[in-house]
Amino acid sequence: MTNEATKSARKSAPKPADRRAGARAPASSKPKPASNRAERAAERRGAIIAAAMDEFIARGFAATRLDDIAKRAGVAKGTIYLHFKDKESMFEELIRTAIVPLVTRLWATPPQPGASVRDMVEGFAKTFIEEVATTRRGDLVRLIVAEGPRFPEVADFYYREVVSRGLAGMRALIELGIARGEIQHKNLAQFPQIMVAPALIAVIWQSLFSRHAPLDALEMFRVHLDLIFGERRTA
Amino acid sequence: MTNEATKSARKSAPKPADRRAGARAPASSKPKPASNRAERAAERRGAIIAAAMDEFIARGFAATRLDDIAKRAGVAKGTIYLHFKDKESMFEELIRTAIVPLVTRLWATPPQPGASVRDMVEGFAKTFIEEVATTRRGDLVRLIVAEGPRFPEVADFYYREVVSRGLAGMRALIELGIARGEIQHKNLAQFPQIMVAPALIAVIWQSLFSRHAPLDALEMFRVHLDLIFGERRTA
DNA sequence: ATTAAATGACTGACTAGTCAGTCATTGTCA
DNA sequence: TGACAATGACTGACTAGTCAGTCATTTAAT
Repeated sequence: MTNEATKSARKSAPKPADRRAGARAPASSKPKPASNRAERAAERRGAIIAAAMDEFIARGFAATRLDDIAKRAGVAKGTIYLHFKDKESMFEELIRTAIVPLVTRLWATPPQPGASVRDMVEGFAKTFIEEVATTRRGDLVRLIVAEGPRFPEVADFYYREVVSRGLAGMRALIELGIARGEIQHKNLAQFPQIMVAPALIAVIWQSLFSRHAPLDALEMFRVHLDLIFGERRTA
Repeated sequence: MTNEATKSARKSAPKPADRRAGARAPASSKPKPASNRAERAAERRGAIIAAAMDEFIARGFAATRLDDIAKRAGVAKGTIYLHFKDKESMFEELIRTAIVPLVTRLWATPPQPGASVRDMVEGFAKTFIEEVATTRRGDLVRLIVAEGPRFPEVADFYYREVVSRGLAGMRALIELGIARGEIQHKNLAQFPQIMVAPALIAVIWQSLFSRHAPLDALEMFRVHLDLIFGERRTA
């Protein structure tokens, strides 16, 4: 076997010294030393999730190496397997745990009773563009689009938790707008996707083409809203 | 335990060799019409491209195996390397050669002089939805969205050849519509993306969610056009 | 016969997942 | 309180593959 040669060559300086106490004391960048065992474990789990997130977004599922995730998380590879069954279920769980706060954040818009439907939708879009489209969360959406077909469970989850609910909410808003006379196009309630379409365009544009041509996503969305609600007073 | 997606895919063993070649040879019941050297080579190259297309779409770049492409193309693995430098440049060239006819096909709309701008856009959308969104070409678009960030050259090419030209053409059409009085919203010319947005939504929906909820993309697009051009006479 | 095209067994670099061992923390008893 | 045992989180070398790319050999067109 060539293992012997490879083995020794692979890692020449393991530097076993600063494992536990060593790693804890000098790492004052962490606000929490956390000498409690369970706390530290949870902290590590969080570090793994964050690292995995970055790696998966940057490389996609198949091209991501667990060694890299471990390195980025500051953890040994074996530790990953204390928290996740395997690479695939780590990916799925990752998406799930990332989606929930994203959706929560998005639906946490203060439902001002006096506001017009247009203002509500615009506020929503503003939040989405600022908090999702122009941040790493947007890459998460792109990641789901990219890997969805190969991870039906992820696509299902995303449909149930985000798409289905989001469209239902948007439909309700559209119907409110129609009832109030703000929206003339009654057929729009059949396709809430139309309301959301420019937001998704913004996400994709951001990842792929913003280098070539920056896109003012919010202004684009406002023009889109003009189509639906009619021209603004203040242009 | 290995990756489930990879594994299940691995099972589907393509049968005898001339799967693709047979499909390519147009007007003959003969499996092997070409005895000319250059012709056969070109045929093989085409088979490799078609097979690679299918595999890359189904699995993404990193998870696709050259062995599978070779098997599907009815060719030995070494043959691939007679036509392409390596996996990566094969992918890039593949996208390039697939995009060109796709764009050509799309811009080959007969520019009827008497038609309204709305009819032109609608005809365009109809072609797009029938020929791209609901076919394998749509998956190609999704593939570019998925792999674009990891293949800047592909993203660049796509921007130059498709996005940039497409938006310019669409902008011209919008300006024509404004000049003719068909379109009231002058700001729309700033964001031709809005015009196209539902078409992209349709492509993504098709790949990810059509199992859960089918989407009548053409009707959606018509409703979208109602927003831009005003309500249709015949609802 | 000559030579380009095609083949597929082979190589070696790479990686998901394992597991025997380590050691900081926690629990227990005197 | 101090000593010692039990725990289990953590480690990383290791195994068992996988797969891109090569090349000596075979096939077949000219």
